[in-house]
Amino acid sequence: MSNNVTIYDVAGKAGVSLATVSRVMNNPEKVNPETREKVLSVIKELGYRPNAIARGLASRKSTTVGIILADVSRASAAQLLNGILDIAKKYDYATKLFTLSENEDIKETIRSVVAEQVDGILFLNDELSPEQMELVLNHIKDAQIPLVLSNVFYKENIPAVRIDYEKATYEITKELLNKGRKNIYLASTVRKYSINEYKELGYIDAMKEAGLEPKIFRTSGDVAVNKLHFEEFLKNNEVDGLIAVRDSIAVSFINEAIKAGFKVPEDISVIGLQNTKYAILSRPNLTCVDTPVYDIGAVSMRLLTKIMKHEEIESTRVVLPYHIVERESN
Amino acid sequence: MSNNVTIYDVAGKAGVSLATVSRVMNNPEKVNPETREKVLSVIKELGYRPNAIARGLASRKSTTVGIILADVSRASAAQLLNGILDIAKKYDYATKLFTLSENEDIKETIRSVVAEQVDGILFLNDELSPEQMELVLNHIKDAQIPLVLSNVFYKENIPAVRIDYEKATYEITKELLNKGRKNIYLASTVRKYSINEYKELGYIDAMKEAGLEPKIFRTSGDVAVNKLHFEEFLKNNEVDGLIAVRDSIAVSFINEAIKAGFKVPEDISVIGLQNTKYAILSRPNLTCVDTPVYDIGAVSMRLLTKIMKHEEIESTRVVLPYHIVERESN
DNA sequence: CTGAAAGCGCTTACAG
DNA sequence: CTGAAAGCGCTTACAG
Repeated sequence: MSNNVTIYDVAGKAGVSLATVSRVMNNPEKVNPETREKVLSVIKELGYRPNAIARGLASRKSTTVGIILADVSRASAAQLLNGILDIAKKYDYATKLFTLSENEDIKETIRSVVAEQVDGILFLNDELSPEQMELVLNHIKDAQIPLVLSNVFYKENIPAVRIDYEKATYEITKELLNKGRKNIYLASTVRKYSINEYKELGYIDAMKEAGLEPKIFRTSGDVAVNKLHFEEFLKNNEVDGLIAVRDSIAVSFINEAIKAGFKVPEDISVIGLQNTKYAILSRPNLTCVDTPVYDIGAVSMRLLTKIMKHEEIESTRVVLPYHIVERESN
Repeated sequence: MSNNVTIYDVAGKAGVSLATVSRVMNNPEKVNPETREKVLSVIKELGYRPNAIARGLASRKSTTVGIILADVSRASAAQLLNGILDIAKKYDYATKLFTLSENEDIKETIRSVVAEQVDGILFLNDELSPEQMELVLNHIKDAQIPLVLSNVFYKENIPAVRIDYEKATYEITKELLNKGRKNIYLASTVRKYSINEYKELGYIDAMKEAGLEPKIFRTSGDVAVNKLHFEEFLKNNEVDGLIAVRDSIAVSFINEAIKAGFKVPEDISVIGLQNTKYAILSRPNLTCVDTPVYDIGAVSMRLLTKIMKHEEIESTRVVLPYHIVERESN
C-alpha cells in the first residue's frame, strides 16, 4: 500500500487549506469557481486521488459493497457478478467478495463482512437452509447494513431481485403438456436451493392441473454422477419430457437419452431452466426458459445503491420478466 | 456502515488502555497472559471486531488484494477466482474486484485500484495488447504495489503463475500426428490473448517438425459466430484433426462436423485445451489438455501473500504441471 | 509489560 | 466562500 500524493500536497501547491481541497472533491458547488479551477488543475497535475481508506474512516462510508456467494464457479454466479460489477463501476462503488459455504461458522463470516465496513451487502448464496438464512439475515440486520438478495428467495420482506421461477416453470410445463407429453419429469437437485424449490412448485402445479402425477427426479450438479443416475433412470422409467433446473443437467440427460437410443425431441422433449452457454453447445440445441441473470445482478446492485443513498424506491421486491427461447430440443 | 463496539469499549470494560487491546490482537506475545485472557474474554463477550478501515489507515496495510480481470463470465475466470478466494480467505485477505476492459482509460482504472489502497494485485486480464500491458505494468510499478500475473503471460520478469501452454500444445499436436493425422488445424481466436499465442507456438513447432504446414483457423468465442465459420470451413477444407484453444470452440466444432456428416473421432480428432465442464457435456466427450485453473489461482494468491509479507520465495515465475485427459474425441 | 500520545489521510460541523 | 480544529478507530514508537 504505497501512497504518493496526499490532500496536503494538493492544498500546499494550490495555496488553500485541505478543507477546501476536500470540498472541491465532495461539494464542488460550495467553492468559488476560481479556487475550484485552481485546485482542480493542481489535482490533475499531481495525479491526486483521495485515499479511499482515509476517506472511508472519516466519512463513515466505505463506498464499497460486499458480495456474499457460495461459489463463483457456477455458470449463473459469473453472469450475476458481471451485472453487479458493471453497475457498481457505474456508481463508483468498489466490491469486496466473500464466500460463505454452508459448513462454515456463518456468524463469524457475517461478522467479518461487517468488520470490513461495507456500505451494503449483495447476497447471492442460494444454498443455505432456512435456519441458516435466518441467522445470516439477523446478523446483517443487527449491523444495520442495507441488504439485497440477488437471485435468492426468502419469504420475509427483504429486498430481493429475481424472476418468477414458479410461473416460468408452470408455463413451460404447460407447453409440454399441450404438445401431448404425459410422462414429464422435473430433474432437480438433491441439495436444496431456494430457487429450485419455486421451480418445483410451478411444475407440480401444472402437472396437477392436468390431472397428472408430478414426478421429481433428484440428481447432482456433478456430471459424472448424474450420468449414472440418468442411465439407470432411463432403464426404469417411461419419460417423454424432462425439464431440468440447470442447463447442464438437461444437456447431460440429452446425452444419456440419445446413447440409450431415444430421439430428442421426437421421443423426449428436454427443457433447460437457465439458458446458459451449455444450451447452444448441446446437440440438439436446448430449448430454455431464459433467466436474465446478468440483469438480475445489475438490477440488484442498482436497487442496493438506491437503498444506501436513501433514494425513493418503487418496490424492494423486484420481479424481472423472463422469456422462453425455443430451440431444437422440444 | 454501522459500527457498534470499538476498541475503546473493550479497553474500558477490561480496565486496560486501548494500546493493550490493540496488542492482544496484533502482538499477543507481548502482553501478560492474565491481562491477555481478560481482554480476550471481553472481546468475545462484546463481540468486538476491529474496524478494518481504521486498522488499514493506521497500519498502512489494508490486508486487501485487488483482482483485476476483463470479465468474470469466462469459464476459466470463475475457476481462477475460486482458487484465489480460497487462499485469500485462508490467509485472511479481503478481495476487491476490478474490471478492466480494453476500451477503458487504463491509466484511470489502475489509479483507482491504487487509490483503493490494496496491498497487492492479482492481474487476470489476458486481453490487452502489449502496449496496454506495458501501461498497466508501469503504473502498478510506480505505485510500488506487489503484483502477480495469474494465467497471463508477459515477457518481462514479472511474478507470474501459469502452465507451459507451448509445450502442452506441442505435445498434444504430436499425439495427433503420431495417430497419423495430417490435416491438423488449430482453432484459435481472432482476438489476441497472450496465452493463446503460446498455444499457437507449440502447435506450429510440432507441425513444422513433422514437415507439415501449420494451419491456424481464427474464429470467435461467440458460438453463433463460430458455428457459421465452421460450417463454411468444413465445406472448403480437408481436416482430420482440430485442436481448439477453448473447449467451447472444440465442442462447437464437433457439433458442426457431425451435422456435416463427419464422424468424431473416426474422421476427425478433436481436442480442447482447457478441460472445462463443456468437455464432459459434449457428445462425444472431449479429450483435453487439462489446465489446472483453480490451482493457478490458488498458487498465484499464495505467491502474492509471500511477496507482500517479504517471505522467502523460490521462484516468482511458477509453471504448474498439466496433464492430458484422454476421452472420446481423439 | 503497559499507557499516553502522535499520527494515518481524510471529512465535517463551526466560526468567521 | 474559506480555514482551523476535532474526530473517524485504529497502530506504533516512546517512556516508564
